[in-house]
Amino acid sequence: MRAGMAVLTVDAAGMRAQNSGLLLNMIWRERQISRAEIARRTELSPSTVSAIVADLEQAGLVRSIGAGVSRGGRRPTLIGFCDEAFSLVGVELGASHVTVVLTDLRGRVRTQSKASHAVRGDPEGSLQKAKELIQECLDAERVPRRSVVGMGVAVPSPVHPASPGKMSPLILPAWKNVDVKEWFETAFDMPVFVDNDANLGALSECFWGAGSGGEDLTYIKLATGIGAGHIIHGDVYRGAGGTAGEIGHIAVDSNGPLCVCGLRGCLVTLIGSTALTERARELMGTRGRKGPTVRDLVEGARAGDAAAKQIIDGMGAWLGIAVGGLLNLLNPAIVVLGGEISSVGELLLDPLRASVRQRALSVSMAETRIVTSALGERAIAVGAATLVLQAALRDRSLFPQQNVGRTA
Amino acid sequence: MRAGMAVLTVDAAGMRAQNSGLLLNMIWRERQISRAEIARRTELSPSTVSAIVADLEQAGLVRSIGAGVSRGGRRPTLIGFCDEAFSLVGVELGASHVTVVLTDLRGRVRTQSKASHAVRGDPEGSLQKAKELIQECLDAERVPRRSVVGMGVAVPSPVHPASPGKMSPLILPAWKNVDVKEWFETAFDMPVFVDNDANLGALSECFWGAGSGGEDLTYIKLATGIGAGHIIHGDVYRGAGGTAGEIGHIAVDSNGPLCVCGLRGCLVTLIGSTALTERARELMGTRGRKGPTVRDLVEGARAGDAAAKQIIDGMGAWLGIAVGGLLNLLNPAIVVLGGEISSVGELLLDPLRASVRQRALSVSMAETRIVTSALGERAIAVGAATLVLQAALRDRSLFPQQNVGRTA
DNA sequence: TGACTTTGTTCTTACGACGAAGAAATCAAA
DNA sequence: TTTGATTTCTTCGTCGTAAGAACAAAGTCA
Repeated sequence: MRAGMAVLTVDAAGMRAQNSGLLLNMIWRERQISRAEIARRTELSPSTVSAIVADLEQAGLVRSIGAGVSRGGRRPTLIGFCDEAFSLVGVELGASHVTVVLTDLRGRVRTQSKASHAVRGDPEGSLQKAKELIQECLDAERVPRRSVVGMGVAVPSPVHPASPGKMSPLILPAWKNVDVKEWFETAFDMPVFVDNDANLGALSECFWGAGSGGEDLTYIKLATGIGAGHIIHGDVYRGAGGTAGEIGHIAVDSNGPLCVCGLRGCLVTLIGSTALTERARELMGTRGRKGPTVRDLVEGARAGDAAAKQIIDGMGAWLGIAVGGLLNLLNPAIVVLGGEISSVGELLLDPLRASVRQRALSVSMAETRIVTSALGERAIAVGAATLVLQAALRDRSLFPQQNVGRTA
Repeated sequence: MRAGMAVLTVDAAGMRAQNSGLLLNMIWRERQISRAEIARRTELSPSTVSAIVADLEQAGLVRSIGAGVSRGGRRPTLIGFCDEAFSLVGVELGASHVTVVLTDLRGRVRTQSKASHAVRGDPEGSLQKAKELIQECLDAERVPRRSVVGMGVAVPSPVHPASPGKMSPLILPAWKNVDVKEWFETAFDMPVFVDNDANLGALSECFWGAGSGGEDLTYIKLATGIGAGHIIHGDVYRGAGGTAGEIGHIAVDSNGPLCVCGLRGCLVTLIGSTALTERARELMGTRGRKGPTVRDLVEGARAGDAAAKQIIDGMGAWLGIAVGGLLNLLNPAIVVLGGEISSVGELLLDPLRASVRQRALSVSMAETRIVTSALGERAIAVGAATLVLQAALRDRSLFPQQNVGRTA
């Protein structure tokens, strides 16, 4: 057993790296803070703080942003993070679409582009499409390559920690021989990070959404598939084989319909988008030729349509079984529901909470907030970009060197 | 969101602390290793390694243990960890007994003592009993107080990270006003660490049992109560409110019997010791006045008793529902079953695995080993001691100073 | 106005890791 | 046995980083 040796050895340079990384994170988090305040909080000496801040300023990562309020003496110089200094690329390969965002270092989307594409069956086409969209985004903002930190890619498959670019051959057989990480690294010559879509939704929520400020959260993506992502101690938790959070195939109804995975009564067969729209067609009738969509369901429920509400209620009840187990097993601080259907908000949360209450210890429930996402449909693509940000905030050297001293 | 600032600032002294901690861990793990080999693996310079090893030797933590085999030149001096230099106290407060062990730094039990006691309802008496047993152990080995690193205490209740000495008032109401950590610290004047019993079982398995070598594992304690403990990245994971792993009250049968917790069909009402022995009485008849015990059940099953096997089969089936959910949610590398009943081994594992297979994705199953514990009934008390070891291996200063240079 | 605070910089000092050089121990081949 | 190469480990001087003291600058408050 390794008794906590994640830490590597340190020499003088490593010492500086560690301290400057710490300062960079603090400045990023606080948005504005004085050298004196940094010194107080970190217990670093004022001289050291000054030296490191000068370093970071030189690298174009932080800058002075005027004077703060006096505490009875000279007014402090506030230091702020250069949110705009670099860009991040986020790519979402969904089941039926490709979304690309270009964000700054504060998760704000500068440009986005999206296209429908049958991703599951067509790896080469999907990747090519993604490449076009990315180039489009980069061109639109005239972003020079050297100001891009890297690229995050969300994929609709578990990702094994040992081979971060490969999909699961069981879930996406057509992608068997493709290495997404390598492909994009070759295509764009920048660091590429790949992870599962629900994991990146969770990261997104942890940085920019309901979980910001915390370190432990579970995100549940409600869409064609049902998947969850865990953030534990501020990090995506992937499990031994990368399949942590694959809750779509938890069997919640032993008499339920047969699933493609071979089991019976899987969550996804009961509350996946397909099941929901199918049920909506039964209860709400067809709308035009194609039958009701998830959007119709959301709008119906909001408008007070009884059938729609009934479907959402049922969904909450089923989902509650899985969430109840989740609370007892993991006791996360926050559970965030994402995916289009989650926009019904309380209409889903109410029956869900009721169902959970029947299945989870009151102790676990008391510590857990269950909420819906407020980040919208770009959440996962932004989460992909965030994966790059997280890596760079930990390892400053990922930020490209700005040869000229100009800050952006 | 905190982007990985668990690390504190470093100065020259901190640099030394970090590197020497790393070396201490490496020596502990490897059991014997030369300075040269350490330098190669850590990429520290030979001179630094020598200096640090001298430090550790001075502190009585490591020592030379002869020469190793030559690699074509001077033979290396092997350095080994002083397993016997210090002692650890481990206390298990069970539902109906108190167990105390005194171990060395390799998890070997030097002395143990155990007493039956109704812990749930009698805090003061239990603590007093524990104190006597601890004193007994210390006296038996003539262990001087200064060679004891600290004390770990396992309690049959979730422990909230914010108040590590307090029990959950919902589960152990009689212990409402007791702070276990404070009580023992006052009684023995040494560092005290408190955690939930299943969490410590997990730690025990991670260090000394099925999980040794790995960093991610889930332990399930099958006894009067059913609880799980997770080790994630080598650390006990407690969740937001300390109730992670409280799987006893996962509702697996909506038509099941009513549980004290107010829910219906909780795991504990179906496979807790009470339920098992009750069912054994029905199927196997009474043995003497008191009816069959868990031990009878184990022996019966091993001897081929059909009724006993049937009960174990049923247990595996129910447990599989929870474990299936666990695999999909967390995808641990190993699941270890502990508690007396787990000694039936394959007789329980077979039906369990079959049940899990019906509920978990084959992907998750493929990466997870499900096994029974081999550590025996002292596992949890030893885990409590291990909690102290883990802390000390991370923070060398927890090892008491040995004023005189004598190594043990 | 003047005493006191707070901020931030400069310069010296201390500490720990590194690297070169060397001593000791061993192997291998002549 | 001798000689040279190799490996291990220590010694000593150098360098980089953080700490600390002293100081200058910019405020506050009475």
